[in-house]
Amino acid sequence: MGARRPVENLLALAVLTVAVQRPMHPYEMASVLRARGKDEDMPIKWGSLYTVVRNLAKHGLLEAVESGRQGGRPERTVYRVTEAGRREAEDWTRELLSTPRREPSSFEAGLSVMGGLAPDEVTALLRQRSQLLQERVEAARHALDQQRDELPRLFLVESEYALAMLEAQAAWVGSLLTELAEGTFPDLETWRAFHVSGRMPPDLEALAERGTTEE
Amino acid sequence: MGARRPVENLLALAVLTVAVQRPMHPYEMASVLRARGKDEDMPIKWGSLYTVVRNLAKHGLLEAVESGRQGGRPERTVYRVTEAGRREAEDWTRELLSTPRREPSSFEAGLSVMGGLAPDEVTALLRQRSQLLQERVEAARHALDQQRDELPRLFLVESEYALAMLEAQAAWVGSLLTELAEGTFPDLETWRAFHVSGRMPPDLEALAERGTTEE
DNA sequence: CTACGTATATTCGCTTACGAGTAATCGTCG
DNA sequence: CGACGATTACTCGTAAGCGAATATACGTAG
Repeated sequence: MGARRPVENLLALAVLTVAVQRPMHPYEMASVLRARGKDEDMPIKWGSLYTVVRNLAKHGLLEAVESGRQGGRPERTVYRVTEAGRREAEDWTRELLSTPRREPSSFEAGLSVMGGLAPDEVTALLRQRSQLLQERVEAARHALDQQRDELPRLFLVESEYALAMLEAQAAWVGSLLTELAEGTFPDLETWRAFHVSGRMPPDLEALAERGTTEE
Repeated sequence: MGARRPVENLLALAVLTVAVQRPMHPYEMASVLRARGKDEDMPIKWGSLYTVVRNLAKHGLLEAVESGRQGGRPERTVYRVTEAGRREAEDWTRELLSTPRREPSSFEAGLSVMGGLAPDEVTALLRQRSQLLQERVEAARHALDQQRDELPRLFLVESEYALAMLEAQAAWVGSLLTELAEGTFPDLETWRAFHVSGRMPPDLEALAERGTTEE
């Protein structure tokens, strides 16, 4: 019962917000989402879609209004959003906007274990990342400019945000790279030695063992 | 068969990297991780830990070396990392560092559905977020400064990155907030009207319906 | 010395996630 | 007009995620 929301998956929020416009069957929801480009950030997983819709219905946030076959197509169930569903969507939106959540990225995970590789290799890898990031920034800027004259600003903020974060990341990687390339990053020698020998210097050994009482 | 890694969960990488230092039993891995503060970014889920370790063993990345009880404690299994496991950890690290992955945040999801709330409320919510972000930035800076004289830089990069991203986000939210407060954000009136009436103006209606062919 | 809180160490089983499979219809190109 | 690929629409089974329960030992305050 740790579920703060009856249905946790963010796909559920997307589903609710499209269903607010008019009743739909699941596949149609997916189509609308896809048409609005929401699937670029979050590709639609078919398995999850139906699970999520069923769970929303189970919790009374959606209700089935019509379940019939039309022209012999496979049976479809059309869902309408309930009052509770509308409230849930609004409340969820409020929470998402107002409260920052710590969401660890896989890059952070990478950084936290980069000590396992040699510093020169890390430098090379980060250079590659830096390259790819710059390309992405370019592409994102371009895409945004295209959309600016098709869509109102309101529908572009999330792309603008994504771009800003991409730029920030590119800048950060760039600056770390500079330190590594110029050799101003501290303890480079220790790091290199550690990686060659596979053993940490004694003072760091203690840190690595911290929190262990056994043996 | 969509699994690019035998065990997808990032916890598996953490497990491999601690097990490289010396053989351990699962609970001990968790303790070491906790002692190193890795659990702040990623709180350890007990259920997942044992699932992940078992899967790593199943795929030959870890192997059980000893399974006995000591002093009557519940039975423990000690795992050693295999050569394949070592390779997997290195290769995974390489990938994480070199290749940016699009990882949509929940804030992005919030932004993409903020049209469902009134602009004034959104402003208030973002103000709250901005406040909280600033506090977090402060706290993170402080924590980093503390750690700087205890830990070598190598073990702090991921915190530095997290801080940089936090700052970037704070800056972005701040600038959006300015636009909203000063009324320079476009279509504020349309947005407000839409929310009061619950109906989009006809030109946007078309967009919202795009991608639908039915009825 | 005993009762109780805390640390150790793991298992169990419910829920979710999601890929792959299925099956019908529609459009279209020859 | 018929074959075939794309689109529509969904189901099912496997695997993963994870909370909560379990069970023992240890420390310590009364």
